[in-house]
Amino acid sequence: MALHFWARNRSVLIYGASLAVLLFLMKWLEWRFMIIDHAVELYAGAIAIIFTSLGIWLAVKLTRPKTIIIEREVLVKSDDFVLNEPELGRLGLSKREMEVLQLMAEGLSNHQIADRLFVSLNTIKTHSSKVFEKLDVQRRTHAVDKARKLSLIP
Amino acid sequence: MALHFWARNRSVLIYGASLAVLLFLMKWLEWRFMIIDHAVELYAGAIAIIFTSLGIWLAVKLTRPKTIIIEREVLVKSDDFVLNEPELGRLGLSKREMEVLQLMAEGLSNHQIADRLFVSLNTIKTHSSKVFEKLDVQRRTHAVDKARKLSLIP
DNA sequence: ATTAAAATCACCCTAAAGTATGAGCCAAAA
DNA sequence: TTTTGGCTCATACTTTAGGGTGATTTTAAT
Repeated sequence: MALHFWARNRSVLIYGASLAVLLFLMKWLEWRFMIIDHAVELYAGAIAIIFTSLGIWLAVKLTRPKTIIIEREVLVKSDDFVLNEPELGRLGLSKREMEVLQLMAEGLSNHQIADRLFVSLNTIKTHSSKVFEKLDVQRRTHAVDKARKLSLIP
Repeated sequence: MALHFWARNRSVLIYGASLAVLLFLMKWLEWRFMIIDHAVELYAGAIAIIFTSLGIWLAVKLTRPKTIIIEREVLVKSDDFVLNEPELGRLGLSKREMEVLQLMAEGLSNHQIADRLFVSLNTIKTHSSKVFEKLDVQRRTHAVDKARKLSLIP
């Protein structure tokens, strides 16, 4: 219990002790003062130095280190294809959008995809636009490349 | 130049200025000392407080922020890629055409490829047309897919 | 030196892709 | 029941891609 208290408030306690020591020093210097008249500058200087150090020490001990967080992406290789589901969830690509993306990756035109999925060309355009939006790209080739790198498609 | 020096050593300069102010204060208190005899304790206490603060301030200003790098894993396809040279020879794709094909696979537009290779857009169009011809496709996405399947690109 | 392939660029035109916006339908969730 | 999200489709417009043709300049090989 006492040890715990010591551990938690060590910095403050040491600071207090230092203050006590200072008072002793002061009394001693008060006596010295009679002898060496201009010791007051030295006295003040010493106190300044000591307490500057103390302040620095306190700050270093008590302040949390300032941190700058830098996020860096690390590429991890995966041999055979496994869908990167967390990434898929993060991007929020729907089932249909994934279908379109896959057919895109096979080199089909929007028209061919429309025929394949029995929907209109406009529908495919809408889907692909959403895919580009979610993948943050503006071309199908870029979308395919990015999706591959994210293991969204084989 | 002078401004730069100020910016770089601001903390130290302010610290120096504070010391100068302290000396004035000291001289003033030296006079006060004659009147109020036991002001030395207050005097020392004030210096202690001021310089503790200064020390803390200095420490906060001068400590370098710690940088933490957080690494986020991103899955990427493994590249145990070996160029299918016989196929490349069979199709007769030139060096430049391969370059264009690779940049295409990275999702770049013709314009971007042109900029990258320091040639005109028309040149890239010519190259890509030849690539499509040789790969027997009519779209870049199809060309990329086919080239990948033939191990011409990673 | 001549030839052939490669690389460069231009112009014109069409096709395909992409953007923006709005809207209707339907099923699952709140 | 209302809301939400996904899927569908349309219209209008802009941008990019692709096809065809022709021409000049390097570069490499014969």
